[in-house]
Amino acid sequence: MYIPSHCFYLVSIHRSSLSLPLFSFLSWGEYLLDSRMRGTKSSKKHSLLKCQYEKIEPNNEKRRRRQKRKKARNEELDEASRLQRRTRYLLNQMKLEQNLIDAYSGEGWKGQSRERIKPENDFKGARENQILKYKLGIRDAIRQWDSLSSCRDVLHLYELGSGNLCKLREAFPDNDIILCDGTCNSAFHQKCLDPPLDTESIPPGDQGWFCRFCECRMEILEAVNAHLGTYFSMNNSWEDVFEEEAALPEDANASLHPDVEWPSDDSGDENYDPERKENSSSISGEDTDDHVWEGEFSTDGSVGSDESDGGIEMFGKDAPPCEQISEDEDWGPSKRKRRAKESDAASTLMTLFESEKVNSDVDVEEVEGQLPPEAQIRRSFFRIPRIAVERLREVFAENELPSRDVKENLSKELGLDSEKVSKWFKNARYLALKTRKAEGVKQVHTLTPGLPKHPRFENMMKKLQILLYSPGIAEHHRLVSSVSSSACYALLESMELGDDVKLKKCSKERSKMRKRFNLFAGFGSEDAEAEMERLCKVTELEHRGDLAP
DNA sequence: AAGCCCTACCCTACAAAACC
DNA sequence: GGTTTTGTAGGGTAGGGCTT
Repeated sequence: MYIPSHCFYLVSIHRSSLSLPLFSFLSWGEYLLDSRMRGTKSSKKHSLLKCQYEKIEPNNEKRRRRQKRKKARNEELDEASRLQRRTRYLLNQMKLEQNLIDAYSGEGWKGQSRERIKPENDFKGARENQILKYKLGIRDAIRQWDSLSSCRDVLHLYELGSGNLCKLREAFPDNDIILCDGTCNSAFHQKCLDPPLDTESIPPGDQGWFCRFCECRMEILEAVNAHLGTYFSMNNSWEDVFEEEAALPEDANASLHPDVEWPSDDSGDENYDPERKENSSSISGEDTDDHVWEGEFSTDGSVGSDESDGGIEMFGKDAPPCEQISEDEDWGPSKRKRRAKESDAASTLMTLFESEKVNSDVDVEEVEGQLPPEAQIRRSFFRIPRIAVERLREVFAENELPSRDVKENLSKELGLDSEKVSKWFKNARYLALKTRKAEGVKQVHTLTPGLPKHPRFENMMKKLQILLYSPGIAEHHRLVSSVSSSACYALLESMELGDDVKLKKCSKERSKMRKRFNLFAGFGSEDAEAEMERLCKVTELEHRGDLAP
């Protein structure tokens, strides 16, 4: 029996529409309980319990593995490089905080709905507090540098006056001692350096050569000076760095973020990859099974790190107290929510800034002052412009699951964030699916008349009916109607074995089929369609006889 | 094999728009 | 003006594909 392969395509691409909802695998009661638990306060408790009983083990396992890898990676880096990276990271973070403050305090956010995103003092205070924290972090990095540089054997060097003469001096004829012009008061054998220092690379008169440590320290200070307009020099000890900030009263540092988070490996900064040990001076806890403490801010201004895996995700510790509602809400998911809202505020600022020009006719400045503080921190709302939505719909009608390139092009074309475009498609797919399901059920009883009354056949037609309401296949309507009954049986057999929604697979199949068909026929899509129709009709005629009693 | 990325599917929150 | 609907977004779980 011949069944045209395109028939499989016709059904398989919309297999998704026929699937049972996920909860069909749960009992109804479980599902109800589960869905009711979600999104409520009690649901958070529920998730907490759930995690305790179900999730903790695998998560910890994962976390441990991740930590292992990171640790292994970190061990390859020397202390100086790590301190340098940490400082770079801290500077970057400071820049971000400063940008946020600048963005919020700018005059640009006074358009439509803008009163909602006007920063309250708490926000600014929190950001400034973060900056203070980073400054202290830099101070601590330099402190660590100082303490490390006093640890001579780390670098396999020949220290003047120490009596620890390196044996390599005899081993290599061209192995002079070179003095570092930095503050470490150290001397090195050329061959002891890594990489070994060639004689040609030594500056004339041995002046201006710095060991790796001093070079790093210099770079750190230069970066800080360049960024903050400070004048720290190599002669400054760590106590001189951000002396004023460190001298602030304890409560000034602790008032807003008593347990403020420390940037972690997962913080998104590739330059930063902190090593737990480097904070040993301020470490408050050490490698336990589940988490590695990098230390915290200590009262003397030393800085440590947060939970290893959780920098950002560390529960309930990154938000100022004013945001911390309850212990429950600080745990896990809600934490994530809050963080996301924070970042969302920032991204929305950009969007609103762009729409500012358009919406500048509304003056709400006078209203701002009258609004209660809680109203001012309400989530800002962005609407995709109507024209953009129309364009998105057009693309959606052609392809529900556009490729990344298509989405990026769209985002450029429409001036929208690519995430917004993705989100729009995500929602559109979900809504379309819901609509299709609803409509499919409605249409079940008004199907094509004159078809055999066979339970299996009726089932198939129900499914086909759903297919007909799927966007993007309207052009296949007539093809579907002409598919032979027996072919449909076969199609549905294959379909029922399938998964719920595999649009991705389906679209792949679709493109494969298109290619195959075009290759086979060697003509355009219209011709291909006509050929498909012809084949369907032929098959239908062939198999009508099969079904007849 | 594990990790990462992306997606589906679902629920929910919230603000704007539409409706009564 | 109050209520309902719509649109955008956050977030959770699960699974597949690809890379390392």
